[in-house]
Amino acid sequence: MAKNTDGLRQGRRQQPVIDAFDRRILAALAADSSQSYARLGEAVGLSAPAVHERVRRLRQSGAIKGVHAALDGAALGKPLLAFVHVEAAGWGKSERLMQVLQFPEVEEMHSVAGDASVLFKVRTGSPQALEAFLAQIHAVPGVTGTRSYIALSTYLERPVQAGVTDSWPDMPMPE
Amino acid sequence: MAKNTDGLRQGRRQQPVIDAFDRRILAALAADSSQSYARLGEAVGLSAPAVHERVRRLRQSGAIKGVHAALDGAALGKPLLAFVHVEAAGWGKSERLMQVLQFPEVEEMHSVAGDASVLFKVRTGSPQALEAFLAQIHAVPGVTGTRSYIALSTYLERPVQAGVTDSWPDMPMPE
DNA sequence: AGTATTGGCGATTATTCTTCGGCAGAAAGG
DNA sequence: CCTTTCTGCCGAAGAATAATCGCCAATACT
Repeated sequence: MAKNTDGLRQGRRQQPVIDAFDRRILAALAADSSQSYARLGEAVGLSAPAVHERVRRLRQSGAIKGVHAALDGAALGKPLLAFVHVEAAGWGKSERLMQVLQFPEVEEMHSVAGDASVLFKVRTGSPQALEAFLAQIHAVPGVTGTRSYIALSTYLERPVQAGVTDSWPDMPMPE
Repeated sequence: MAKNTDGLRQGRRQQPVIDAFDRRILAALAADSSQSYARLGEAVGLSAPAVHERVRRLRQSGAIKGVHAALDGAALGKPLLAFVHVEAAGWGKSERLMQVLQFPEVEEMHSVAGDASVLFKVRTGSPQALEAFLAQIHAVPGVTGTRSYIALSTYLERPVQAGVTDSWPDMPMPE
């Protein structure tokens, strides 16, 4: 019989499929990643080794990027959360702008489509620290301005969820 | 001797202090929460049981809110990340608006100071799904408009960091 | 000084992770 | 249609880790 001589995988599962079991495992891990495989298996209807194998695969495929502790910003002395929109002349992403990613106050940076070039999520200990961050931004060549949104209350803040809404409710369009 | 009869703690550590050891532990756990206590202890300079005890305390005090798996949005079929600003007449936080938190696409919701009332972070599978979400928002009474920022590239996205910058570099203020 | 309390360490036990062999079900191939 | 091949799950065993305990040093309070 012809053995697999061309080095390719046995012709299956090129792009790993995420099935219903995987979805449930991912949802459970996103909610709480500190539970045992036995408990996970019980929750999704599989044995512990089966869950272990699936998690290993999900991890390798990149669906699970890591597992992190969720810290409380206020408890750590960083009670001030802000979203900073940066307007830049020319193209926003500069080497110089990437420097600010080294500050632990910066949690997110995206380039966006809209009336801003780059968007930062920043958590600082004080308005002064936010001001210092903004000074850093304004010191970047090409930056023409910033617009900041200070979070007053956070009603939800959670990691990427595994679920997908496939049937959005028909909203009652108010005339 | 007078025994503690008034039900209060022995007059110490009312508000738990986070020392340098805790900081390092938290930083390590925020980066990767799947490492063993032995490794953590080695990294921060403590024994495994000491780290275990500190983590237990940090967890109880609320500094550690939980541990979650970081999932890849694109791998899960949600490649579209958007920040949605909502403008509302009157006060933004309504019971009706809280309903949308049930959608797994919604990852964050804050009320903010700035030229918007509420800010959402939403991750959807398609522009259509984002449109459906916006329709939900617009269906909320009092909402006068939304402004959406579509993420083109994400350069950084990480959980709350333990570190705090205490000496911001003096920026070269360009003339 | 004396006393009480806290927090760290080493050692032990309990739990969990991880791997292994075997088996059943589903695709390819004759 | 039957065989072959492969995948994925399970139960069980071994390895690693988590969790607990008693003891000791350092600190704070009387």
